[in-house]
Amino acid sequence: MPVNLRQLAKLLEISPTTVSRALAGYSDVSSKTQQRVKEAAKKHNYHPNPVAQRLQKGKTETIGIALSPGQNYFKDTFFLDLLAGISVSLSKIGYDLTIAVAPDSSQEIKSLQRMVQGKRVDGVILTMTKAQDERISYLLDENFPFVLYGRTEDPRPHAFVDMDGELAFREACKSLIELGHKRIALINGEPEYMFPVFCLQGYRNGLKSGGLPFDPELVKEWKHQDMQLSSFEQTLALMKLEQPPSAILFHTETATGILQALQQLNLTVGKDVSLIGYDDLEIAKTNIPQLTVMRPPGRNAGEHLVGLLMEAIGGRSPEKLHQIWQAEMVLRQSTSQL
Amino acid sequence: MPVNLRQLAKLLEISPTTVSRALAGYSDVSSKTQQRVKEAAKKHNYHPNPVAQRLQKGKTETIGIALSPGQNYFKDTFFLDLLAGISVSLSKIGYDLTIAVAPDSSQEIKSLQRMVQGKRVDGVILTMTKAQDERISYLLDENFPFVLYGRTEDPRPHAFVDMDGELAFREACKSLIELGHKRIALINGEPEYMFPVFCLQGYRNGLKSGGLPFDPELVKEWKHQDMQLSSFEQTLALMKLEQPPSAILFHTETATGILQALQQLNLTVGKDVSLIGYDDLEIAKTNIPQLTVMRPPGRNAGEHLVGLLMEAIGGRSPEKLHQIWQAEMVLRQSTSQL
DNA sequence: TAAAAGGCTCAAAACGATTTGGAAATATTG
DNA sequence: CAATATTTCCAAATCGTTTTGAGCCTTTTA
Repeated sequence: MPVNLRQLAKLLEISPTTVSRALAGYSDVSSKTQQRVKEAAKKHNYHPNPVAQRLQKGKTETIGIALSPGQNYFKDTFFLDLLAGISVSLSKIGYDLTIAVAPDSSQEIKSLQRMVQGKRVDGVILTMTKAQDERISYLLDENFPFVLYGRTEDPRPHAFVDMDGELAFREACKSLIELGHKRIALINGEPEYMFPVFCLQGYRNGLKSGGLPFDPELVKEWKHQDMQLSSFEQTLALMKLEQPPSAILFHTETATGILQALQQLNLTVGKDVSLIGYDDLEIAKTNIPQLTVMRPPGRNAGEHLVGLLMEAIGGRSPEKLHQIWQAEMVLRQSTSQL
Repeated sequence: MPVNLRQLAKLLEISPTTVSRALAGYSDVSSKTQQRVKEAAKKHNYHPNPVAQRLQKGKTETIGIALSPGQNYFKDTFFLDLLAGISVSLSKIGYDLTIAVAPDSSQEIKSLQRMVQGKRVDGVILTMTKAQDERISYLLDENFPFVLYGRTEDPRPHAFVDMDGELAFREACKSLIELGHKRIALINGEPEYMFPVFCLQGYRNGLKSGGLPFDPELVKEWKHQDMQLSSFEQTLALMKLEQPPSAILFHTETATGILQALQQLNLTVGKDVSLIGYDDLEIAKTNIPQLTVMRPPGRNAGEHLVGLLMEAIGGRSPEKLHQIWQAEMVLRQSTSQL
């Protein structure tokens, strides 16, 4: 049933070469022949076999994305949106997306190697980047094309797209100071990952520019393992301090835990405690009261990642393959004058 | 740098045939030669090129999973767990997983066709199945191997894994009746999808076996589009009925919306209203009070999907490739005697 | 009108593996 | 020892494309 190139050529009484070139639209095939070939292809439902094309072209026309199940990507629809953007952009240029999920984080490197050494993909997309990230060192060592969604401390040039967490938390902090808050807390992610590192920086810079001291007591971290539970506990701990904060900066992913803690303590959000989250997830809009947040741009990150990766694969030097995006504040009801 | 079969053969002064067969462990290669070849392969970091293997074998050794971003897969870590299971099981047998996300649900069929007609995959996994599902009819028409995570109304035999939603909701309903509840509501998903259809059935059967009448007023549906918001509104609507329910059955994914609605009405969960959710998501454990739920078995669905799909690809008749899994009740604090 | 220039087309050689069908060397049997 | 069986290896074909390098007609140019 599935016709191949040779058979199609035989049907048309023409050489396979010409069929191939006609389909590819080469100018040295007469337009009459092109027409004829294209019609026949459609009629016989001919689709070139991608595997054969890949072998001949020496490219897999596939890119890989490496995940690890230990990590909580899956808050809200964020990650599916990302995946969708990547997949759609790739299919536009005839590429496939293969995903490799490591059974646990210790195997991350192995599942990456399977793709890279095994020549299963032409390039790789990495998310949830760490400050020290062995996946990234591996790819750099191998000189294999990749792009990060996030940043890392490795100084060797490489492509990435990231949010400006420093700016977002600095701005959020400043706006709370303008509202008169003096004790501002931060409930942050694990500093093993790069993003929380920037967020902490922004927080500290915000405090400094507002003339407030940095108090380590006011910075708490949740575990990726059990996000909600640990943010719940950290919030309780914060509010039981001798001098509890009047405002909290946090990552909206952990909203459930934080809100529950405040509720349990009978503290009213937006009155007793001001809240600013990073990222405009659904809960920020459905919660009562709605949450003030820093909203990253709606631009499709997937599309940009694919764009940069293709340039990297094309051999473009990665020095310039950088994008850092800024969030803007969305004022809702969880913040108020002190 | 990357060595291929011919080069390795030349290095060993042996034919490519023998190298290939040695690596594959054929018995007509002396064990001494096998040893020598395998060592050399390791030493020179030889990995057979999967693209070439696929061409020769006439298989892509790849399976596809089709997604649509309009759908809310991404509650809790459920979907990543599924993907992880699939990916890991596949890599064990040397297969790749490619995912195709359609830009919107109207394009679902196209992105499926790209995989199927384009011979990009050997088989397909489908989730979020509908009662009438054009993706499924397409695959059946094309006689292309696939497995469903969920069910459909198409009577032609096919492989699937599914939860027993009927049983779960029937049992949940019965247990509420035993607690003395007379007005039990159901906040269900859209009946376009197959799972909610079974849930409704179970609910009705539960009522019937407990001798309670079925009151259509007590059944509400949320939209997949804005789950939390619509379940929030449906809960409000329910509780404002002349005879409001004293208990609600729901899908735990929508817990946030429902809990918020109850809170706004100053109703205490587990006292004023009893709640049983389907699925044991994180929120069921972190919420105060903790939620009584129906918990599906922790078995790795991904692994089973892959197993069934491989049988289907192998040509095994799909009549027997079925699995229906049962949930069990986890009693917590959101249910009480009326 | 001969030479040069274009236009079209194709045969053959890749791409990197596996499989088929022998063949040579060795071992076993009668 | 001849005949037969067993081991161990390999040359060549194959999977379905694309690309290379020529070749044959026409047409244009000098």
